[in-house]
Amino acid sequence: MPKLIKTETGEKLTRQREAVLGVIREREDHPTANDIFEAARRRLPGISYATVYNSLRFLKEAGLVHEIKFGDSASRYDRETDRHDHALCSQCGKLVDFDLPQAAELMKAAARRSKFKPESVHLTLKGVCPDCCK
Amino acid sequence: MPKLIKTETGEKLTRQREAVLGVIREREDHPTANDIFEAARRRLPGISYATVYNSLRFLKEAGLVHEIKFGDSASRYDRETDRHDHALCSQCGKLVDFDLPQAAELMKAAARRSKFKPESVHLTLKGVCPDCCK
DNA sequence: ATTGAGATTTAGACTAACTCTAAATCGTAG
DNA sequence: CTACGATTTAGAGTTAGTCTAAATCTCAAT
Repeated sequence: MPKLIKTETGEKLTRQREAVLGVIREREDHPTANDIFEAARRRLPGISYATVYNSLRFLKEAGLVHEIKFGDSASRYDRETDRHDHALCSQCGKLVDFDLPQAAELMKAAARRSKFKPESVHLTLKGVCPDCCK
Repeated sequence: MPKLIKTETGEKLTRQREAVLGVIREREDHPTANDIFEAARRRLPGISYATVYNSLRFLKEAGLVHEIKFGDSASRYDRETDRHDHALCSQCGKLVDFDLPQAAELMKAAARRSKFKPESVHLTLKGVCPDCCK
């Protein structure tokens, strides 16, 4: 019996990678690499900063986590790997996932306009979140 | 007659700011701050890096240029300041503007799903540009 | 059980893209 | 012409992430 669990495609899920994945999976929000580093260090005290980045790249490539990059500041990581969109609160910075069911049509419409062969679409809504609305 | 032209809202368009704006307006593409710095230096040899950044912030706040930030690397600047969307080529990195006429409805749909009070929507299409399709 | 090749992890140096700071300079109101 | 606030400048600092090379780990073959 191998010590390391493997992903479906046979890659090694080392202790460090498991810790990083665990951190992302147990959080509802969208932590930055640094948030993940700090949380991972609680599980695996010796883990290094570089390893968190290596693991994030690995997990991303394995399709186990999703990276979200808005212009401002650091990348955020998302346990939700299916296609989805994001709403960003202009007051508090909260980032919320949602899905627009018409995404497939949208992609076609965008492809027609831009003349690109479409691969994916992503929609960002900026606005005020329910909490900040009060 | 004042030496410095002013914007509609009365702020000063200094020589440096004019040079930066000129660079952005004469280009069809979406230059990075560094591209702009290099081109601006050809017009105004002494201009500093910091001033290009200051000017970009100023012009952005004055609504004269638009900043586009994709996750990867540097911000790009756009002379088109009306609402619009972007298509990004996954092969060559080319960035193209287009506009989806249904944007207003889209924003409402996204607001319903996310429960946010909407302010703006932006759509990103990833795909292959016409040139790279061949 | 040992060994060795390759994968992985580590610390810390390095980089890119900005941002900040404090001093110098500029432009305009008086 | 002068003074004051706004702007510009050079260069130091910051942030987020990447790179490097040495150490360590894992697995498979002895």
